[in-house]
Amino acid sequence: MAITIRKIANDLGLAVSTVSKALGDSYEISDETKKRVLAYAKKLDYVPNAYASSLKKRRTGNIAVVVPEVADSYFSTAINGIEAVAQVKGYHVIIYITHEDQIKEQSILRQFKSGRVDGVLLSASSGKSGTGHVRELFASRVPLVFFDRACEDIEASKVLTNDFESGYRATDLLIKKGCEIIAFLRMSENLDIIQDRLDGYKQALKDNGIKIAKEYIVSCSSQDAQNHSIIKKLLKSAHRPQGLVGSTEKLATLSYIVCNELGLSIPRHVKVIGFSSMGIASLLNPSLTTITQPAFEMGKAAATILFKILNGKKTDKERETIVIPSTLYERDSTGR
Amino acid sequence: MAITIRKIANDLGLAVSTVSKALGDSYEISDETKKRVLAYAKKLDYVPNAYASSLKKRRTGNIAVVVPEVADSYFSTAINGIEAVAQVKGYHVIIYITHEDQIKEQSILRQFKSGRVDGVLLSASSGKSGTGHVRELFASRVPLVFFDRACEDIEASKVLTNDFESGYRATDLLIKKGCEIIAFLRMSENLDIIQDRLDGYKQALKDNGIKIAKEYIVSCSSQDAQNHSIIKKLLKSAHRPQGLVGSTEKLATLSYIVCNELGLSIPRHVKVIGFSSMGIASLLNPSLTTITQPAFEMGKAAATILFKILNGKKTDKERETIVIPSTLYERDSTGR
DNA sequence: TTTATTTACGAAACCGGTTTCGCATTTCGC
DNA sequence: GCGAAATGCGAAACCGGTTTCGTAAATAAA
Repeated sequence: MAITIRKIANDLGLAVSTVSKALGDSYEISDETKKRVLAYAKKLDYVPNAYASSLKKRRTGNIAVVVPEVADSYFSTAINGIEAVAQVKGYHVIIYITHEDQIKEQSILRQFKSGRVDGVLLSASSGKSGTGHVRELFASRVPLVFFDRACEDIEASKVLTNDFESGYRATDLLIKKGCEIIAFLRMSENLDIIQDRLDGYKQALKDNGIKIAKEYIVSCSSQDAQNHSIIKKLLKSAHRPQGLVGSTEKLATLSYIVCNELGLSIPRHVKVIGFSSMGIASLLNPSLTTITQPAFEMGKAAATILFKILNGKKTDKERETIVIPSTLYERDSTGR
Repeated sequence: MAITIRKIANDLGLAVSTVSKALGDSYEISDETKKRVLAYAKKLDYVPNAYASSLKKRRTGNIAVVVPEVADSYFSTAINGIEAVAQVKGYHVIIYITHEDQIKEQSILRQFKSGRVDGVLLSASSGKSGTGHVRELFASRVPLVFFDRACEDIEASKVLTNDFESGYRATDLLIKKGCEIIAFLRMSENLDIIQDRLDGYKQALKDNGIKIAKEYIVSCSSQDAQNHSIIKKLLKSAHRPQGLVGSTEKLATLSYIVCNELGLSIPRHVKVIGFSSMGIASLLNPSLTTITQPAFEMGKAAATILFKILNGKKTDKERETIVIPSTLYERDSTGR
């Protein structure tokens, strides 16, 4: 027989309810009884069944973190930040990986409608299917906080970074370094944050009197192999860009690989700047100039907002949008 | 009112048990009734409360993954592999990060004794406290599978890599490249796998007639800052080692940083080989020679064993130890 | 036709907790 | 010393499912 509250009650000759209240330090129970119960529970190393109490209390102590991938420095670091807060608050973190697949995302979010988790931290996947499934989750009143990849049209709390400005600064740096043709490696057509980065790119070109050319706004996918050949094609073209803005970490490192294959030197032939949270960007050959998002802090901030909602300190109507700025680390890949 | 089985029963004029059985496709229920129930459930987008059924069925559909850290390419990739299997099997993955802290690990494992998860995948933390808390979990019959960092003295299933051989090959490569003084950067004194790697290192030295010197078996901690100065001290010493074996990814990249700071050239002054699962090891400056563990496969294998146990296809007494070999990728950091 | 067997469903117990409510005792006010 | 309030605990309902068991009606066997 597992160690349940009932066993404790039997062994001590008490009622189940009395034990429950004693463990909950209820005022209804005398100090003496509390001591007896606590001592015995400790002796047995009693651990309450979390899901039994979750039924009655409507609180599971679990939160969901839904991310497109986990083997990526941004997301793994953000998860770290989330977990740090969750552990302090006594919550458990369930990880869901969508692999950038909205169908999968949909079936994942659907499960949350019925109390598997108390709240959801979501970094949305890209795709053409729209945000209906996210909207549905939000409508079913499950506490929801976006981090990094939010859905603009859903009025939940969000933790973002300054994507427009970052895109602008990245592009501006390349221009200052002498690039006249700059390509933007765009991951997905359907992510607001990538669109913001792209808008920043466009604005920087405009402000510097450079014409925006569609052929240099390169649409990539979530498939490494595809992107590899897309970038290769780009860098083999007659009017090869002199600068690349990688809108994700993978696209930046892929650019390195392609340059190696083509015998192109970074930064001499091509200058590269990437959105990346890698700790070792400075160790690359050449060291990679990055727009680095505060991944850990964003994870922490998102989790903190979620717990505010869970503890009733904030209605889901009082939404909050926090913007934590990224940092531009200038390194060798953009020239010196 | 949330959408429960009771609501469906009321609305359709059926008993709760009938609805439950209909949804479970029980033979006791007529096809017609099943159709009615299924259609109505679908219309309401009914999602059963996972934890209500977990009480009776003693199966939560959750598994725990306990790792020392997550912002590390090995662990994040292994989690990826685990999640891939779990998602197919309909299980949910709860992540726990111990930050290499056994006290934290202990309090985490303790919670599993009471049905929060159906099984545990553990990569143990280092520390001096021993394995009592893991043993206790194992004794309480919670299905447990180790991956990568196992406890030798606990007879659970394990997914490992060939650490001794890898340590041997890494060291042997450095010797072949002309190193006579080779330091082993040892992470933790209390991890079996690191000990195995170290034993391989020692054996390689022995086989090549090189004396094993204690001052070149360098004990590191889990603190980056500390390790930084430890490695710095090592590389500034009079008899600087010509080769470094980094027993973890962090120790290898830290060596790069220290070499940069000291103006030491890799591989000319110091040759470096590291245990690492980074995808971008080849992009480092210089490209890093690695012993690369099959992180994704190890995660998959561990999860697969766990699900075998959970589905009763394997007793926890029939333990299984799978060894998936690592690969040595020779790159520039060990010279050409 | 009578009896035996299926078939299809409902009532109720159960999983392990929490919470409401009722009741016997004790303590208190006057 | 008596009624009122406070104290300490137990019985039972409840959370949302699953499962066992009982039974009425329909069907099959005799």
